[in-house]
Amino acid sequence: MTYTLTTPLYYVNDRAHLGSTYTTLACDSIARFRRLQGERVTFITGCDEHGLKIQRSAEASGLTPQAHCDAISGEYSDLWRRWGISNDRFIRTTDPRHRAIVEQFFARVEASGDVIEGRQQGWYCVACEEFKEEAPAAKEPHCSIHLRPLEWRDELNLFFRLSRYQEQIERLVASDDFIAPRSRRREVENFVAGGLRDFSISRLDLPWGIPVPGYDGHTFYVWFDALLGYLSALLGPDDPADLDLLAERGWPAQLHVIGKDILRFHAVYWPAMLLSAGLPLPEKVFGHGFLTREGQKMGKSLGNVLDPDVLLERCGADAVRWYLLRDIPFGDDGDFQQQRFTDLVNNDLANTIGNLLNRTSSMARRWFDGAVPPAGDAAAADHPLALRALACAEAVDAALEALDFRSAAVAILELAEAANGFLNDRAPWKAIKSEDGRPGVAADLYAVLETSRWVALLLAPLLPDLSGRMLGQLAQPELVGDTGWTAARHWGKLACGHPLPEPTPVLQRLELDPPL
RNA sequence: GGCUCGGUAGCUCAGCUGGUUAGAGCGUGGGAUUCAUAACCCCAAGGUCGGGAGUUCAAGUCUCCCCCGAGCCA
Repeated sequence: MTYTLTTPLYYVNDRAHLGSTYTTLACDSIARFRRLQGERVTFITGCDEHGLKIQRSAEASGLTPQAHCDAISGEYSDLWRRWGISNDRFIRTTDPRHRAIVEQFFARVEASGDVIEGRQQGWYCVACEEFKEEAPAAKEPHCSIHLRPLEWRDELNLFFRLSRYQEQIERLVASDDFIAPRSRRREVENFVAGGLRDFSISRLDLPWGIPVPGYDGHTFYVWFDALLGYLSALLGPDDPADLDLLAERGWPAQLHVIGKDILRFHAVYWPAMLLSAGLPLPEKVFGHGFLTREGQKMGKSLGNVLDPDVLLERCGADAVRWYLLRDIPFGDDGDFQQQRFTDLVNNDLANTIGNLLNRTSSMARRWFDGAVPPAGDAAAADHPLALRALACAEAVDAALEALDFRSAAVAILELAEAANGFLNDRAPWKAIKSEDGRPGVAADLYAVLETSRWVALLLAPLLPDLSGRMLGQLAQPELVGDTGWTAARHWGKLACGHPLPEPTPVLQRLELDPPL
């Protein structure tokens, strides 16, 4: 049993923006969490590379479509590498095996009697790659999303008989776990209740796409092709392109994480396509919110786009991950505010968590020969901090299970705060001044060092880099895959007498001057 | 126009099936401390819970109307 999760396959029309980075970071944390828990994970991301919009973008920059796709999808995979994203697969829909999968899938859908020919007339938005419901007589209609003129189309297309799946989709969409967060469910339910209409799955005379077998001049509609990327992505490097293999490779997916704008494709069209092809359905579709910046939509025209490259370069992955995952309820829209960003990173990460380790390690080294002090009764499982750590670990597990990054982050922060408070109460810097205070100081410092170790462990899914640096400062081994996490989560694992390296700040405070 | 989701301290948000003086974090002000990344710890001020009407012994929490924001469908 593997846990399969996906980001959307990003459309290579343009470079990656903060939104796609956000989705990908969130998925990365889920993937890491599952792996740490000992599950086998297949974390899929990739690029969607067909369609008229891409063909035109390529033309505009004087490239062949393939060259354009190679360039942009190269940028994506490079960006994810630099962010430390732990994806297992990176699928491109121009991959030859993907084409084979699409052909097989189509053959199944056709065999189910779900492909019919029909005439598609209407106003088309190239940016959405979608037909709009404008009246045929409309004069110069514009797409309300892209504010661009719509193009009139009148073509003979192939249609997928979505209408046959009305009842099954109604039931699916109403079920408790399928659409998340819950607040997004009603909208989809209403859409389905309005009656599902067949939708076209092919285009005529659009060279940049996968040809439809048996229908000269037809290529697959980008959405049809793109969604199938989740299937082809599961093929291992040496696997043949074979739909029948997918059950062993992790299909169905446990989770599709997407932006709320493409919820309908994933929660309605996609399941129907899968039903038609006789494949099992994904367990959950999570539509997260959008990010604004200082209260405004980000956009090229406003010139306020936050470039993930710049953000990574200037602030580092830990800071950005913490801010996005800790401050924005996953699912809701969020606003990126620079002041709040630096406040949270500096307070939570540098001051509360980083400084906790720094101050404790420094005391231990100074007074106990550069090593972890003897634990005394601090090794007992009922030490107040041990109880706190255990409760925190349970809270983190539950929160991440529920995709509630925020609660997980806050729980960890509270553990660090408890340890800081403990130090202030016990004031080892006073107690050390008398010789008979020494064993107590040793025990207290041990308890806090051990708590720091737990903080580092629990941080691993959210902030893998910071977690690793903290463990390094405690001279702990790196967390390895499956069982490492569970094994490390025992109070008292920190070995007494273990030498401690010289403490250096695990996270620099952010000083954003000039502003982003 | 129909529908969905929001509108709670300066900011970001918690407030379950209605029930003691509406909570947290950040920011602000004050205190304590010196082990530490001018870090940590403690305390305080700050809200007529978007507006109005209603139901109720009792409403941020239910009903209706209106206003504002985001979105879905026309």
